[in-house]
Amino acid sequence: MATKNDGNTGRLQAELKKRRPFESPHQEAVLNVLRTNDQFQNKFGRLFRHFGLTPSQYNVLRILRGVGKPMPCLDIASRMIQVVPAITGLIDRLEAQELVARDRCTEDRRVIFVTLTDKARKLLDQMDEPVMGLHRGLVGHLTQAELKELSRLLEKARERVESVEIPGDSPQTP
Amino acid sequence: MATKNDGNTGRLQAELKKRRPFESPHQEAVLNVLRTNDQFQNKFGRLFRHFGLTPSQYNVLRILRGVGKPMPCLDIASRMIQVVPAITGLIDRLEAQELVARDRCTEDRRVIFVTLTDKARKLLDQMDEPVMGLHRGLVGHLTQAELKELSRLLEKARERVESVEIPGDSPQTP
DNA sequence: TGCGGATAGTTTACATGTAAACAAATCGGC
DNA sequence: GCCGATTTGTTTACATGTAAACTATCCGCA
Repeated sequence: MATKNDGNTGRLQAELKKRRPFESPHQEAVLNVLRTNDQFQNKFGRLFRHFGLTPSQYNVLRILRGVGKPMPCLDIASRMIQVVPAITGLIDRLEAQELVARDRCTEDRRVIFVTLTDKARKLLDQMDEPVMGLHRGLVGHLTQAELKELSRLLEKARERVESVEIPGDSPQTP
Repeated sequence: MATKNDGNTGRLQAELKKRRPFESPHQEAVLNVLRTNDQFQNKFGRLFRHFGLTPSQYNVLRILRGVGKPMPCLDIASRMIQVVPAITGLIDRLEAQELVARDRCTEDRRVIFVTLTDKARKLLDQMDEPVMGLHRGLVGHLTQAELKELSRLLEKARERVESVEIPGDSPQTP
């Protein structure tokens, strides 16, 4: 479809009802990522809610199933995109739903292993098909080549994230 | 920091691989969008924090500046990605910082116009350069062609979002 | 042995995002 | 003119996400 023109006046601009074109293709690309994410997240959030889960809760369960054995809290946190302290409450609520269990490690009493319950395993199995269906529904109209290229570009976009310095920020020296 | 989606998708993909040679690039693309967004959001969040703003607050101010005149709350909400009730608190805090003002419309007393203050305008002007810098920093290593293609693919990905039905959900009739 | 620092989790404080219920004001039809 | 539906915004309840401070443990090393 050659309806794309040479100017960078895209759909996002129309959606946001902006009056002026984007100041740079950089900005346009970044905002496109943010907006696409929001719309995807919204759909997944609703799907998960039908199963009584929030996106974060589903994420934790998927991570635990993927690893296949109990994990310390911080290991879970490191696989989530976000940071630590939220994990506590997250695990609390999953525990209240009997989807995970906490076991304190005997060798290192600081560590608490989080274990997936059978109930959670069944729930996840039940969700697999709808989740895959939503993935296909969201991007199934892109060609295989487009999907591959999209993934490649996003991976490339993330290559520099770690080293990007925030203007006005004092550089971190970990 | 894992740059590949190895962990949380591993088992499902492995299971599917056992049965089919086909691996879903749909899932990969969707997860790439989510992960890229998280990393970008994180950077912008830190930048905004240096100026005493949250991402949502900055968004509201940008929208108000873009429109150039007072806006009703719901008009602002409709341009934000998210939904209505959060706007109230958002405006509350911006008002407390004297970055916006509320004016009740005399003709339709239900409507409350939100106005940008001079203080906010100065703050935004001050932020323009760092924000653009961060945009460039995040995706500046992609070529112009890649940026255009990335935006095109993301826009195409969003084309179907509205019509995607959530598996197990009763269809929406807004 | 025992201290200082590092590590694993938790708690607290605050800003969001989502859903549901609600109040105030306006509009439409009769 | 009046009643009910609609529109606009707010409130309430709950789950996150972020930062900072705190607790319990463990580890290295003198």
